[in-house]
Amino acid sequence: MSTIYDVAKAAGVSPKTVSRVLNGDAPVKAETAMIVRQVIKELGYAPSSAARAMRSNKSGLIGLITGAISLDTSLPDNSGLPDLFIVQGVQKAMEATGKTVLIADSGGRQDRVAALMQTFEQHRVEGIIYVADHHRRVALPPVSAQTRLVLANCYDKIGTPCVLPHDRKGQQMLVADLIARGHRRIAYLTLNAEMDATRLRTQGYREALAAADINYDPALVIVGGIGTADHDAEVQVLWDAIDRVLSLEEPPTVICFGNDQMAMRAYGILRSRGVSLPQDISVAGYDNHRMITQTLYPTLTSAELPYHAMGVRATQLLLRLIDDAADVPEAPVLVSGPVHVGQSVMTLPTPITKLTSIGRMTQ
Amino acid sequence: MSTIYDVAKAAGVSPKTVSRVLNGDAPVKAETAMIVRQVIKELGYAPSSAARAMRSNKSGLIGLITGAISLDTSLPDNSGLPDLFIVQGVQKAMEATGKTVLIADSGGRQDRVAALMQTFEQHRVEGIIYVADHHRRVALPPVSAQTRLVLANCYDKIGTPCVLPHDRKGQQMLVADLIARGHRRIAYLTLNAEMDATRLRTQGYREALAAADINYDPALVIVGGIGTADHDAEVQVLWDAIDRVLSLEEPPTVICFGNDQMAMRAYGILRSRGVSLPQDISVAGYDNHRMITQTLYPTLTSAELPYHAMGVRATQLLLRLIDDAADVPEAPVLVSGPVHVGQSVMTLPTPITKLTSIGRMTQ
DNA sequence: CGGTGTCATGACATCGGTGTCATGACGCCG
DNA sequence: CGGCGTCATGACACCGATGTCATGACACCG
Repeated sequence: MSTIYDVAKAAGVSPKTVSRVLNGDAPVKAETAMIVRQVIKELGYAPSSAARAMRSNKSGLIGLITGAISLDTSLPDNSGLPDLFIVQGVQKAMEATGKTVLIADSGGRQDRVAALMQTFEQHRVEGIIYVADHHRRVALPPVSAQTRLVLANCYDKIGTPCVLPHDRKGQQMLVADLIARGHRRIAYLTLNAEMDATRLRTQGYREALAAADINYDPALVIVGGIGTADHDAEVQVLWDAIDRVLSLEEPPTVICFGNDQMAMRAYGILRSRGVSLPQDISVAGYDNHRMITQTLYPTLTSAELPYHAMGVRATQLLLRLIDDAADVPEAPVLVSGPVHVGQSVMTLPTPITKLTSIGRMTQ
Repeated sequence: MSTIYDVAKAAGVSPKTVSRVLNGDAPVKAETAMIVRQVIKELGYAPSSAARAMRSNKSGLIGLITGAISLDTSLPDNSGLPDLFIVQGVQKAMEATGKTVLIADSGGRQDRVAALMQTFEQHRVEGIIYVADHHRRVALPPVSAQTRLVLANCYDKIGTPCVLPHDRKGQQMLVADLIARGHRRIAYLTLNAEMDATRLRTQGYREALAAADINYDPALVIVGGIGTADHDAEVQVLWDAIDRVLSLEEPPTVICFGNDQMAMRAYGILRSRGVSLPQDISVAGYDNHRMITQTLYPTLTSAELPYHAMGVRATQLLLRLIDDAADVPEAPVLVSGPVHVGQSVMTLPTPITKLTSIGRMTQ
């Protein structure tokens, strides 16, 4: 690769003049500039970012750590994959800034994170975004004083700036939408009990019920055991849970699942039992994993886990921190997403109630 | 961030000695080395890769261009997503080399590729891997003489080294497996006619039939029109195609689909028609998109599109080229993947034939 | 005891840009 | 005409690592 000296020599000027043409930081005679630009094009010259970084002590690099990319593909459950959309959002938001994103992968092994950060420090990244595969708490090794750090889809106990999905609001809006469509017996088959998402979404579920004056019926909520790698076991757990709610004295008219994959399995299970979707029962998922929600037949109603937006927000937050290190938000940034309505939810005929029935009941 | 001079001063030695401790390229007294290492740890010093790159003219960076990361999430058809597994494979294979991967995203816009490559040249990447979202032909802007380029999941007409999925063999093995399970009327609903994959896989389909002395029946092969963004239209096309093959005088016992998403839609469609899977008809997909194949009920049989392996192979190829620029393979590297057998394919009772029936018929 | 080889270390130049300061050529004004 | 400001440009140092060469302290050998 040619250098600025090659260009200078070929153009018959000093390296500094070439530099001025490149950066436009001082006046250069139009004619000279033209010659220089011509030579640059001919030589295919591109300024070395290493040399620039060294001089300016600014690398123009942003580090991103994720476990998503090198997930073990041999595991059937790569539900963590969607967090790649966070990476997507980061790339998108970073695009305009002229900075370059260095992506490293933890491969899911927490112990590798320190080594990756070390690599980032070597490249003198201006900031690091750490992306988790699901909403959870993490504990990261400390970074050097002038490296900014933002957590996406996770948080820690030392108050590192972070961006989180608004799980409570998401589930609340989903359930509120179901209620608006006439459902009042709403079952909820959650994810694992230990997950932050489960706790928050259950809150949201109950809030939506409360707002519509519907009594909370514990029999309708079954806390899931999803998370084992064993496909058959998961199907069995789901099958049992579905069985339990369907055989209630007053069965639900709709079942909400902890994620779209559970809902997808439920399609097969419900149909095996001779239950038609959505005529006999409605179904809703969570995540709005488009590959599932849009491809299932009928299409699946789901609350969007706003991964892309979270990536964008995390980037904006990081850029602000790089600009002004003191500009730390005092609370997690919560990002909410819309509810995507599919054909899997039936709008029920309006029952006669005290309330005036308003709109929306076309189907 | 502290420099090698800070470390040297604090340890009471020359910068060069610190360098020697870091690189181990010359003997250093054990005692001195220990002090230096101690100081390095205390200061949290990490050598600047920019300075190293400048001195050695080797950046330790590899560029990767993909459109996968910033796919437009608003499109329901993000079937291109799996090519992220290629990125995964690249990361995995690169991990051991100590090189760092610079990931850039074309956002699907071909015109941005040149700008991304320019950025890579600035960072003096040692090589570039270009990843396409599906097996196809591409035309990339030229790179500078000492930058190596490898194409993954695509090829060009100027013979740039590339790694491609072995579509022909994949479909051939899938169909051969179906035949081994007693199927002889095998329908095939392909992807778009223009796709390389369609041509190659159709070849593989016919090879497998020929190898088993089964006559090729054109009525069983329907070339798909999948590719429109319109969900309803795609379902309609599929519905019609399924209708056509099922109403044949001698209907198929199994339908192969161009990808797992088509198969996933078919689950819904077939069940709406009252057809049970796999008792009434067997189904197979392509890609082995685990989120679909493992989550569908029953699990879907599918030929693996070996994205991860392609990423690994592309990396190996690139590393070889960096090591020895003359070491260019004369033909595309074809990577094949296994057939993953799910519950969606029924093993048929062995018909009485001239051939001795051999094993495998347990189910 | 002097020559030679090894060991441990340091001085200095260099990589490719860019900030700082200097320089020469003008034009303008009093 | 001399002084001054502006414009266009160049010389030089510097960023942080490391390759090259030099140096001093020993040990060993004849």
